[in-house]
Amino acid sequence: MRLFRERGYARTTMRAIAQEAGVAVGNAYYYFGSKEHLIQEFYAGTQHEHRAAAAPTLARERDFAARLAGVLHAGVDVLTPYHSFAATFFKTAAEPTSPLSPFSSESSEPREASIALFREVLEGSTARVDAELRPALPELLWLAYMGVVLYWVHDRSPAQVKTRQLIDGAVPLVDRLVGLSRLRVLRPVTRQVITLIHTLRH
Amino acid sequence: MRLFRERGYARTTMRAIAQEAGVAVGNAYYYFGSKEHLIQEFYAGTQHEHRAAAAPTLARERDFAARLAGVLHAGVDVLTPYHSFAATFFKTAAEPTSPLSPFSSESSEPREASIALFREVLEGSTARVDAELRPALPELLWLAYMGVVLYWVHDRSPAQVKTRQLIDGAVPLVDRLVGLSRLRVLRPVTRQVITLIHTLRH
DNA sequence: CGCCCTTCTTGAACGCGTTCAAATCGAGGT
DNA sequence: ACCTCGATTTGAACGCGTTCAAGAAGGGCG
Repeated sequence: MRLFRERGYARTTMRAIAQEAGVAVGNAYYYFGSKEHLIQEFYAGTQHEHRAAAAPTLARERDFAARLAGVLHAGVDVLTPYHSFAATFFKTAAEPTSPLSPFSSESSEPREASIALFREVLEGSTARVDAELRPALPELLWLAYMGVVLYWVHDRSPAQVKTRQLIDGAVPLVDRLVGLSRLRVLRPVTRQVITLIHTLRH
Repeated sequence: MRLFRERGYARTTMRAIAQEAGVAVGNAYYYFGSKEHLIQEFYAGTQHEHRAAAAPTLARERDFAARLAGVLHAGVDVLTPYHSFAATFFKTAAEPTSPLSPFSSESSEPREASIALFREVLEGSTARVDAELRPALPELLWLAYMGVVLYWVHDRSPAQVKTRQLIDGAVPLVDRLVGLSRLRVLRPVTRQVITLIHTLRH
């Protein structure tokens, strides 16, 4: 039954999944509460793969921008084989009540894991960040990643090359903004961003 | 049949809609290509309402922040009666191939209309904006609005008061960023943002 | 008037995700 | 060997969005 999951991903219906596994439809539901749980497993899998795929870059690079780019590109690398799958996945995740929604309480563990990855980007880097912003930055980076994924899902260019370009364009911008966050002129902005993050949280 | 649409909104199934209107299910499909088209009509309706609800503020205020806050709050005002409906709507809109997706080519007209509203926020205001950023700013403001709507959909606080707080927190931040955009130190940032917007577009 | 065409209406049926009562299987105990 | 219990399996059925062949009604033309 372990193989049940891997084989199912290429299919889109529970009936096809059940048929592929040589069982009845009801049996598929016995092992997985729903199709959504199947997708959830898939999601958790890609999270782990993302961390693994990002590890070489994180071990090698100290520069914040390089680390961030590495992690973002790794994320897209991991997701790419499933692009044809993405629309379905995204639609499911978009349900505000879905445990798959990036913003749901059920997703807090995967979300925290993802945010932790971005925390690692930051902590292993030489970036100098405003002291107040620093704890909030991983979450902001995660939100940026969510934006990238959103774009990726909609990206119809060959091999989602546009998403790659977006990353390559966004990383230097984020890098620069992070660098500027300690600037005296921008301290009120930094403060406001932090306040906003707190609003978002509670 | 004109009333068909209004009555249908409170229901969630085509069967209930058809029953409510005293016709057969197939007949509902005769008049509307799909449930999605029904939702599309609803969406177009809220767009018009948004513009109307924002008009007093736009007529009265010259201050950029006040105008922006007025438009954002008006948007939430218009959507509020439908919050119980929002999850369904949002899930439909999240389908990348859906004509309802804010990012789809089919939605270009409603999107342009919405962006035009934010352009009006800008043009009727006293804000001084970087000359290069100015043409791109309405779209950025629209994206911010999309973020607010995203938050609103997920907001379970009473009367979505959290979303109101988010707006009240975000507006001064946007205002300040817009004001800073002409700063010499930030010109590279401004340039990068504009480049990024172009990446997003093509 | 009859025929043809267009428009509108119907309801059974399709595939989807899901449910659940009934049946089967296997292990342990007497 | 039989019984009990828990685990596993089954497939019909449910509601959902949607489709579509067939039927009904109305209008125009010969």
